[in-house]
Amino acid sequence: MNEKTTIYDIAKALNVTAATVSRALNNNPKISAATRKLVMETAAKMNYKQNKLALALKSGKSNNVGVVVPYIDRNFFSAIIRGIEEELYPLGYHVIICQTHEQESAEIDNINALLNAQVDGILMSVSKLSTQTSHFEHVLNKNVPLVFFDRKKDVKGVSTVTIDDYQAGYNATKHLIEQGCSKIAHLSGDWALEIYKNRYKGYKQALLDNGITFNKDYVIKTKSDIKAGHKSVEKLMTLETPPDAIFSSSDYVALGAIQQLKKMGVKIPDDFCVIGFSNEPFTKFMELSMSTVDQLPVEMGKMSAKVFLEQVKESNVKIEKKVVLAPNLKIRATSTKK
Amino acid sequence: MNEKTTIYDIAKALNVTAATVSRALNNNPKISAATRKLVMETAAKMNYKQNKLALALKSGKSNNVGVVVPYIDRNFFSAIIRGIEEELYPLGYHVIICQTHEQESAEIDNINALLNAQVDGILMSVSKLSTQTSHFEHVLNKNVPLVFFDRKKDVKGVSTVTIDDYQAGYNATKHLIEQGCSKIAHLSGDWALEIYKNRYKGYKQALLDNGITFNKDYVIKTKSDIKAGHKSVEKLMTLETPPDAIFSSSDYVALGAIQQLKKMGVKIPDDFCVIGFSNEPFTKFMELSMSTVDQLPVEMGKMSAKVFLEQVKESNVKIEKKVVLAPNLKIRATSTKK
DNA sequence: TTGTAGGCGTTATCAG
DNA sequence: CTGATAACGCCTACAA
Repeated sequence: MNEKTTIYDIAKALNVTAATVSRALNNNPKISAATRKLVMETAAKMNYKQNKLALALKSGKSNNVGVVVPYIDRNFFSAIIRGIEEELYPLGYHVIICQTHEQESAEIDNINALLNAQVDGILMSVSKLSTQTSHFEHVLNKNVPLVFFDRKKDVKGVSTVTIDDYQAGYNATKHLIEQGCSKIAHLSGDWALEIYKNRYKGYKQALLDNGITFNKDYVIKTKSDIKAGHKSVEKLMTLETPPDAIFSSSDYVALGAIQQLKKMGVKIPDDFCVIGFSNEPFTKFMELSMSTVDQLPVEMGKMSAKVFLEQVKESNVKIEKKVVLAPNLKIRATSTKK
Repeated sequence: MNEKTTIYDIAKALNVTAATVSRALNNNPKISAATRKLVMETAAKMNYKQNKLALALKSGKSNNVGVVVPYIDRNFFSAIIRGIEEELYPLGYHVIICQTHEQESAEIDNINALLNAQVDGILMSVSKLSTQTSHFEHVLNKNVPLVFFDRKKDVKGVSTVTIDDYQAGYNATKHLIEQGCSKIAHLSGDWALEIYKNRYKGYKQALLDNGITFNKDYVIKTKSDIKAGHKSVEKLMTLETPPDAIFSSSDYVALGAIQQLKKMGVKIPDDFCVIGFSNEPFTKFMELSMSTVDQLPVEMGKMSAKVFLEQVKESNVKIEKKVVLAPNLKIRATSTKK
């Protein structure tokens, strides 16, 4: 009971060979119903459990996938992981998680460790501070499927699952315009990440399409925290003509902005509208529920898993799939004028 | 470059044997400095990476630990996982995550799958619906370290890391009393989970210690969602003498309670105080920031990892360690009278 | 239908 | 110091 029983133990107990036991256990057709039954029964009796490690070594498939994210306790990422896990677990895969803390060095380290662990694939969101792409190409060279979700880099052969950030920026901005706002500021992130650049582009195009001239002073690139929101609003409100709305690329920055605006006595949403990004859980529970863009992270995770599965199924073909999900604008109190 | 290179490839290239290569790579003392250097260099040149799978099969140690939680995208759990990962990754361990969705069947399934995958340990929070303990004993029988964090069952040989829920309940209640509340209700969870029972006990004792008679009608066992908060308040406020405060075992229930109280026109915190449990991120950002009990999940995760590490270090001895962390009462607006 | 033998990539034990 | 060999647990041609 205590010791691990192997197919050899079963074989010995039944006076057959391990090969026979293996065949019986795997429903191999070339075996008599009688011995199969016998093997099954004694296997159960001896509490046999297949050693996946041995199987993995033999087959070259570990049935593990690696998931690399900046921080696992950021709701957006944990929801994605949830989606991945729920899609992959029923097929016998396990999910190994790694965190980069937004450091490229950790990202490289993680990838190498996962490769050494012989994962069957790597699903990841690239770190904000990543500039190189050689570690990604390294993965591909080992014929390990690589899927980027949300944050991606342009690497040939890598499939990606993203939301349409351009469209999200466009829709959010258009909505603000429809609410009567005309001086719309945009709080963005580092443009080294495509997501931020695309949200910005959508923002800009929505302005142009609605006859609003683009004002460079209304665009601020910041970090993604509450304090950044405070500072940005301080800066914006000292402009000659301050804005009357903010589309922020981050819920946290938007939160900070709202706090600062309140402090300054600005009335939201009547005099000023705000939209954030990510649909962080807290946005729903704020004094004024915050409008935001839902990125459907669980769906994104499931989709990433599916793309990975296609990849392994057609391992002979090189697939490079680009899935773009539609964003979901959540219109709430901070952008709803009466 | 494309194919995986093994120690045999290196051996062949150097006209030595694989054993020699292995020794060189592992800094085995029985090897000449010259050959070691040579091996190291060509290994680097051929882009050799150790196959951890083979090593795992050989050594019986996979360097993977399994973490089982109800849902990975619940902030409390993802923060714990973050702590575990950060503690274990530097030591070469990988974290495999599984979700139970609060189902016992899934829990059993997860554990078996992890065992088959030859994990070196399992860290978990038991599902709300778990009643059996045989699957836990099964883990111990295989000599795989098992650590419970937060939610535990009484199983001999299992180490646990929890916060002092009794103390947390006591402190929260005492704080409410100090705020002038005397008719304090308690919204609890299923007492099959010790955490809820202990919070209740602390609540009760604090009442007694402060000369407040315990009122059975003030205690309601509910699910842990917002709707449960609505319903509980509805019920409580129809009592002959309704309460003037709530200590809730869940932030979500507390949120629902607050929403319902507002709807009924009850003034918080002046006429009614509320304290939740878990320090969910949203509590800080509510209209009135919510008082709550912080369980220090990242610390809890790190501690769980440390307990696991002790366990593997002393694999010959059976350790059963019970770590109890101090809770951290976060006093915010919903329980601060002027 | 079943047995034999070899191999997945490493490391450990013995010799030499 | 280095080489040969066996072993970890499983699967799969090939042979019987």
